[in-house]
Amino acid sequence: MLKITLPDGSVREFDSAVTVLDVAKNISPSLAKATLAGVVNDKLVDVSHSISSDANLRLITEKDAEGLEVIRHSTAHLLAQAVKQLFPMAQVTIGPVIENGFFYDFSFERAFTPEDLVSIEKKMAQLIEKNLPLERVEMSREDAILFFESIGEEYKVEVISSIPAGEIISLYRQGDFIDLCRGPHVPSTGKIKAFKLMKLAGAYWRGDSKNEMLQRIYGTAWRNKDELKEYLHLLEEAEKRDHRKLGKQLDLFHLQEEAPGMVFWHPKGWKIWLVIEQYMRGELEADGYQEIKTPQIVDRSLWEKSGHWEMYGELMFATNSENRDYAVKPMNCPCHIQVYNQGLKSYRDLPLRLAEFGSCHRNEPSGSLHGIMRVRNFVQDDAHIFCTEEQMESESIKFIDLVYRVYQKFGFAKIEVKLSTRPEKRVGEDHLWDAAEDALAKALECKGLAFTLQPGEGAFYGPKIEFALKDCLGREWQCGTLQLDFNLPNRLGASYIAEDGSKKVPVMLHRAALGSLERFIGVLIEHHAGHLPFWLAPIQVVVLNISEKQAEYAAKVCRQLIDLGVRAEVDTSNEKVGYKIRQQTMQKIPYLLVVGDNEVANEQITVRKQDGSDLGAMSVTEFMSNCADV
RNA sequence: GCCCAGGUGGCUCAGGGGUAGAGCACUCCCUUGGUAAGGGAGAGGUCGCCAGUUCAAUUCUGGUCCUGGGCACCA
Repeated sequence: MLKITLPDGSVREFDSAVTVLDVAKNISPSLAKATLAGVVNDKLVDVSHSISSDANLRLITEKDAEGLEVIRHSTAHLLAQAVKQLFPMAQVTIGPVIENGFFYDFSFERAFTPEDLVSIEKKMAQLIEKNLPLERVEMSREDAILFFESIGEEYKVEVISSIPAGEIISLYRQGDFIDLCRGPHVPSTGKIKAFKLMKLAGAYWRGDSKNEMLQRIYGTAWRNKDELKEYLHLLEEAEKRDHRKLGKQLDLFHLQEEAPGMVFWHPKGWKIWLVIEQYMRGELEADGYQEIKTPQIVDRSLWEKSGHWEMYGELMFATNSENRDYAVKPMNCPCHIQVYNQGLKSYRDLPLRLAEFGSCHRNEPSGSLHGIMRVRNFVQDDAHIFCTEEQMESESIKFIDLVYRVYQKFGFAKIEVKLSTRPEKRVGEDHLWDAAEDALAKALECKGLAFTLQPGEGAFYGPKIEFALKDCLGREWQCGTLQLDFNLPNRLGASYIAEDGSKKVPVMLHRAALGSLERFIGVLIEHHAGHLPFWLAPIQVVVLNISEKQAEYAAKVCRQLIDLGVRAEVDTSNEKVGYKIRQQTMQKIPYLLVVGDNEVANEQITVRKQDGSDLGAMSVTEFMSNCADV
């Protein structure tokens, strides 16, 4: 007698071993039809999986998150099958599930074209029509290797070799196509209802740039056509918020060939920048920072001492003059240590917090540039805190508080926190790394923040916490960072006299809340879809006259607002008010103030909000107290 | 840096071996109009750059730069 316990606690009994599908059939035929996989004692398995002893079973349909994952995974296999049928010489490699879909990497003598994608998609649809069953086959490692060698799938042979000994090697067959795979999969290709191939891309085998480049086909797959449609619509909407598009539309900045990866800020974009900088100065001052400014170009010897020359020499912009080699600074910390090093420091001087809106240049690989999110010249709201070992945890906590306070002000609620630990290539002794990693983890725990661990991803001089924000397309951008550094101060000769009279090396915290201002503004634009909150909007109000008669009054109101500290403009152009409203609305101005004969007579303005709502007529004073959340 | 796709008036884009086209924006004129496009006229382009093929190249070929999508990188 075999007992299967279902999630609702009910128990079904069977005489002998049963498959997941058998159990589903036993419950109801419609459920059997809908079942895509099962979870037996917490392990996700195929519907064909045989259960031979008492077990807990949860049936997985498309309604479950696992169900959708299985669908996506099987769609990746379907893609591979279609590719092999159309291009038998192509070799399959790996095809995992990713957010919203899947990809599959192929090795093929010629490049796939967008037209190929169309025919692959058609072939996939045909294979769905055939409703081919997916069948699991288990093999010994030797047999599996022999099998894939016999069909010329070299990459699969390599994959098998990297599977740990003792793990079961399973293959999945659908029609004439067999792929190495852990599974599970949908019972048959007909279960795939809605998919679309999205894009072609290059990708290195095993993610290593030393390896050959494969061709990756990205696809998306959903439970049904409606969900697919919804997803595609979402992508379209996201594209409209693209900071590059809005940057142009709102006349904020531009980039051009002569300065790849370096931003030309236009008046309106720069106004946003200045407002942010001004706001940050206030926050820094409140937290006891002192602002400094250090040189753009510094002798090579400093970068050699700091270790940057060796680590990043090729990525630095170099120049020379009168037989001396210089580098344009790629970061501010070595310079900040130079400021710290002026004059003898006592423990009484610590913590010393030196801030700089420092402009840095890094010769990033051309392929990594991306709008203003990833550039070659950027300015960070950078600061370095010099402190004692005892102070580093409280300083870390203080900074984490600053980060969250600042992000909230800008309207960000969702923040991904990551802790990166020591990398292979690093400087400094292990016991220092232990202490540094420990201090950061403790600070995060103290703030009750959940974080993901990124082993080996730290900077060469110390571990770091990263604060990342998501852009409209779901891409994550690291903004804030907090790095603990026991090494650079030592290398660059920083010290202080401790309470006991001994000379000690201070701990240095590298920290930036916004990170690159370029990137932060890019994320900000996308996050708000260009509708910046009133305090950040480069132009906060535009005064519109209805006809020429009120032009003078409109100018007077505008002047009045400017005197009150509002960023106001006046539009007295010879156009109908509807036209002007359309123009200014598209420029995403927070408030439009319309003045006609009535307003002139009553010394008022009629207020229209960005969202189109009409707040009615009021005086400038009323507007200032009700609307202008300056 | 690597793979793929692009680069045509200020912007968005069409076109295609025989001296380049639309809409919007721009300038001028008419219109003075109450909440998302009033009407008319005009001006504006070495078709990214450099070579090659050709009687002829913006169009075909090659190179190069830049942009975009990925990969790799990100102190």
